[in-house]
Amino acid sequence: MSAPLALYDNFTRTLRPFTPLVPAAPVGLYTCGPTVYDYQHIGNFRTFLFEDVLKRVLRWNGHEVRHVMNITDVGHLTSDADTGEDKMEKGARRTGKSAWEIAQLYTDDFLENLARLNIEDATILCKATDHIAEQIAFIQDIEANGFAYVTADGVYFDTAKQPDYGYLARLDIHGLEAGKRIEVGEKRNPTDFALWKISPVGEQRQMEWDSPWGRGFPGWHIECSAMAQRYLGDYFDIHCGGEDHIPVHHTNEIAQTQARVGTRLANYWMHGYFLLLNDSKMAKSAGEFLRVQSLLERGYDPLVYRYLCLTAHYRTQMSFSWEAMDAAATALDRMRNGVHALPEQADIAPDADAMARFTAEINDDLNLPRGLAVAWDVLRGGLPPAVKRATLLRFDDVLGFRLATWVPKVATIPAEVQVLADARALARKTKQWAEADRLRGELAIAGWEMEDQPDGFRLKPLPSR
RNA sequence: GGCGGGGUGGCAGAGUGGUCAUGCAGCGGCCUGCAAAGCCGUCCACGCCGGUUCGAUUCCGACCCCCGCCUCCA
Repeated sequence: MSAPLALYDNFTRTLRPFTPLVPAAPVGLYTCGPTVYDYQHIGNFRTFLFEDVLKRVLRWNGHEVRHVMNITDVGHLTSDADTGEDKMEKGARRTGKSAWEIAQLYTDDFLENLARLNIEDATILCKATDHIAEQIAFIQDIEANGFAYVTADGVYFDTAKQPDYGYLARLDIHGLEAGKRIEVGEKRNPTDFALWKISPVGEQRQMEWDSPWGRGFPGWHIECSAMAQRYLGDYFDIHCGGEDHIPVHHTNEIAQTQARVGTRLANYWMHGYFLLLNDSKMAKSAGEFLRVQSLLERGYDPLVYRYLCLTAHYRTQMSFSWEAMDAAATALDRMRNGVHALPEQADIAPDADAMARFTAEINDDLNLPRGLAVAWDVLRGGLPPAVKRATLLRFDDVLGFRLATWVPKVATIPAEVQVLADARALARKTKQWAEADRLRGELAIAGWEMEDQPDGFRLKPLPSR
């Protein structure tokens, strides 16, 4: 009908009309999942929310999506750098659990929070530890093609063999501050990276496997190349991740796949940008570590955070603040109440013009801020109420606010509050305004607010914040 | 130091060469016994200096400031 879908591809740094590589097949989508050595913070979830919206927009445009997400559940277990700290082992020590149990714990927590944010499950969720054989095979191919070399502690990727290395990030290899990731004499080039790490002699890791190069564990980047290839093939439609993945992780994924089969792995490379807290990124190491749980503890519905994220474009960094959360909470509440108040009517179609406008916005590289603006326009505009409802529920396929099933919270009303409310209703009926106002004050002290309505009243708890 | 991204009204955050972003907050009105909720209306803006242009927040150049990456990182 209208505006075709266009997506910004970071590989070419251009906005490109989206066409699936194989027209009849589902769109292949790979998104980098969490490393399960710790809880995910809400900055992490901003990226997962972006990817969820991408999926929904693809489907809005009639594409099926085959979505693969990895769980990085193998980390190295002994510190190999002076400043290195093994989070997995630390977590294990703290809780008295094994690395495997830690991985399970944080994976479960991650999945629970995806559900809370109404982020749809991936078609395939795959763990790195379940695909060691694929990773070894992948490394063997890289080695056979002459892009790898072996050192005392592992197998490394030789980035000098690839003239295009770093293209995704537009890396200026010579300008990089060399030496930071290297242990002297081990790597040939600063940008070289480990494909396989050999366990140090005499050390027993909780997670290690046999390989042609010795007992050890896979490098940080090979799992994504290997699993993406396994489930989506050598060249698929879209690969996503956080912006931080551009210079290293995705750059190396591309290098690996390039070395193995000559493709750049994905046709589109898309990245979610950071959530900022106090003008700097939310990091696991520094500053406030806010989890979805933290939002719940403050009394927010997690979908408020979803709403907040949709008010900013995925490709710009967004400032987080409680003030912004409050604004989003109020807005979402009004939208939900508004939709809830609209009459439901069977077989009524969404408004065609509104649909076209909404489509035009979200198809313009997922411009959800503008899409939301269209939703507000529909809600507050002049369309027939039942049409508004049908239209907004359709929009919700992308927005994901669960508008169709939302109902106002029915608070349990304490008996004494009910008594006060009834007394005030009576006072109003008999026009004893002073008494009515006094009782309203009493209710407020008890933490309740009375909304007078034409046919009665409604009690609702005052916000506690 | 190298590379990259930004500076928009009280807050968050879109976007555009000349006409509205949107949401929250504020203000005014309607409604209400008075409120609340809802609805309607509305003020406040584009870092700084030049240039191009009939006209620039939007294009070009310089400057100032901020952020990210180069180290695990969404």
